[in-house]
Amino acid sequence: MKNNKTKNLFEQVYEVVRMIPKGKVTTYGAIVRRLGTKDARKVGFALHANPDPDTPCHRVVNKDGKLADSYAFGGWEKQKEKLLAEGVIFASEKIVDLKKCFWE
DNA sequence: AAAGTGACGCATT
DNA sequence: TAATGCGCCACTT
Repeated sequence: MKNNKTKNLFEQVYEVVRMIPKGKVTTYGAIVRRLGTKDARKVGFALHANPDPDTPCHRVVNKDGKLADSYAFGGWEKQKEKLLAEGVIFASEKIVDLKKCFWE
């Protein structure tokens, strides 16, 4: 069937991100390893494109647990606010405490 | 069709 | 310790 277009990293990323439970966060690196790819860039790009509101892109941070400067829905400050509302602990202004909230 | 771009990660300098 | 280069894959122009 023609519809079976190869599942791009984009879709794979969305699937993983949607699995993230509330109150937890994950990293680009974790997603990259999970997908078995080497392209961390596309992961970030996928979330930036974020056409799906069901995709909690705010639960994804870089390997340091640091929030990206550009958040699709208004900036890292908004992202931080959402995470705090879900119970995610912050180790610093832009850094998430992965020791307690890292989702693997 | 080809080149440029991008929310990154890791190795090396 | 920080800064730079390379890899990698899909999207945009």
